[in-house]
Amino acid sequence: MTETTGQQMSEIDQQLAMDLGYSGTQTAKVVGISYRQLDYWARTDLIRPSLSDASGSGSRRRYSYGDLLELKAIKKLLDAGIKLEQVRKVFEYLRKHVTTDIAAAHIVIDGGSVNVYDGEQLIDVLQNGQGVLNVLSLGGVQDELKHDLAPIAAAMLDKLPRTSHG
Amino acid sequence: MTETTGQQMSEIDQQLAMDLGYSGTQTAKVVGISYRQLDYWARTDLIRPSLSDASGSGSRRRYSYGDLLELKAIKKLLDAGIKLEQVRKVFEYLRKHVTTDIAAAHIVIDGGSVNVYDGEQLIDVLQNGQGVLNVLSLGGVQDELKHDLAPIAAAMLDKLPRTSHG
DNA sequence: TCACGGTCTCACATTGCTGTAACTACTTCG
DNA sequence: CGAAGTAGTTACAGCAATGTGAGACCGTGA
Repeated sequence: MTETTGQQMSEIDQQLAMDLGYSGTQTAKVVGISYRQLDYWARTDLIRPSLSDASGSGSRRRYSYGDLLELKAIKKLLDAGIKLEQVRKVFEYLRKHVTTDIAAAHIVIDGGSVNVYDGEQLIDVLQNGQGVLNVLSLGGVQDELKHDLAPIAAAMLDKLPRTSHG
Repeated sequence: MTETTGQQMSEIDQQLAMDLGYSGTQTAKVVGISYRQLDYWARTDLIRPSLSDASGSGSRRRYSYGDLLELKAIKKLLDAGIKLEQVRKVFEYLRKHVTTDIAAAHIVIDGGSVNVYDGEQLIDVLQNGQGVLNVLSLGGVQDELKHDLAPIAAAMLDKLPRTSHG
C-alpha cells in the first residue's frame, strides 16, 4: 500500500519524523488501538502525549517516540490479559524509576512491586517464550490453603455430634 | 503458627472435613473473597461447587477441596492484576488438560496459550520471586515498533515540501 | 411454626471503553 | 483576508463486564 518503489527511510528521515512527533490518529494506528481508546487513556492520565498535550477543542496532541514505546508496552500487557488498573500502577512506578537501557531490560511485575531486569535467569526464560509471561506457583497456593483452612476445619468439627479430638 | 496446644487436626479429621465439603460462606472466608463474589462466579460459570450446585433458592452449594484450590489460584491471578476474562480462559483450559501433580506444577500463561510446567528454568525463577510474575520484553516491543513505524513515517515525509528522498 | 443459614433477584455503581455530533484550529484556495 | 475542507478534540450517551447491597424467598432443624 504505502511502499511505492524506492521509498527507503534514511536514518535522518527517521530522526526527522521522530522530532515532529505523531498525531493522535497516527499514534493509534501505529500502536494498534482505537483513537477513542488513546483519547480515553490520555483523559484518564494513563499516558499523555509528551510533546504537546491537548488544550481545549481543536488543539493537537503530539506523541513522542518514547510515548509510542510506552503505548506499545501497555498494549502488550493488556493483550496478555492484565488489567488496565494494574498497568496504570506499573507505568506510574516506571516513570519515577527511570529506565535508560530499555532495549536490554525486562519489566517484572511481582504482585505489588515492579522491577526492571536484564539478569541471566529472566533472560533465559524470555528467550524460550517471547513476550509476556504470567507464572503462578500452585505449590505455594496449596500451602497457603492448608494454613488458612486449619482453623475453619477445626471449628467445623467442634459442631459435629461426637468430638473425638478433645 | 497454627499449632496451638491441644487443637491439632489429625489427617483423618482433615479428610473428614474435605469429604463434607464447604459451604458458600465458609469457602468465601477461606479464599478471602466476598460471598457475593463467590456467588457471582458460580452464576457466571467461572467456578461452580463440584460437590453440590445450587438448585433453586434455599438449596446449598458444597465446594470441594479441589474447588478451594482453584478459587485460591483464581484469587492469586486477580490480585496480580490479571483480568477476570483471562482467568476464565485459563481455567477453562486447565479443566480439560487435567493437572495431576498440582503441588509441583506451575501455570505459565503466554499470551493466548496456557501451559503447566515443572521444568528447571521456571522453577529457578519462581524460587527468586514467589507467586505470580508478569514478564515483558521491551526489546521485542521496540523492534515491533520500528517495523510498524516505517510505512507511517514514509507517508508523512511524502507530504513534506521538499522531497529529497525520491 | 419459627428462626436461621443460605440462595436468588433486582437495582445500582464503577470501569473501560465506543459512537456520534459539535466544536475548534490549521490549511489551502481564491 | 476570508471561506471551505480536513483533522483533531471534546461532550455526551450508551454498552458490557464485574461487582455490591438489600431484601425476598426457601428448606431444615428445634
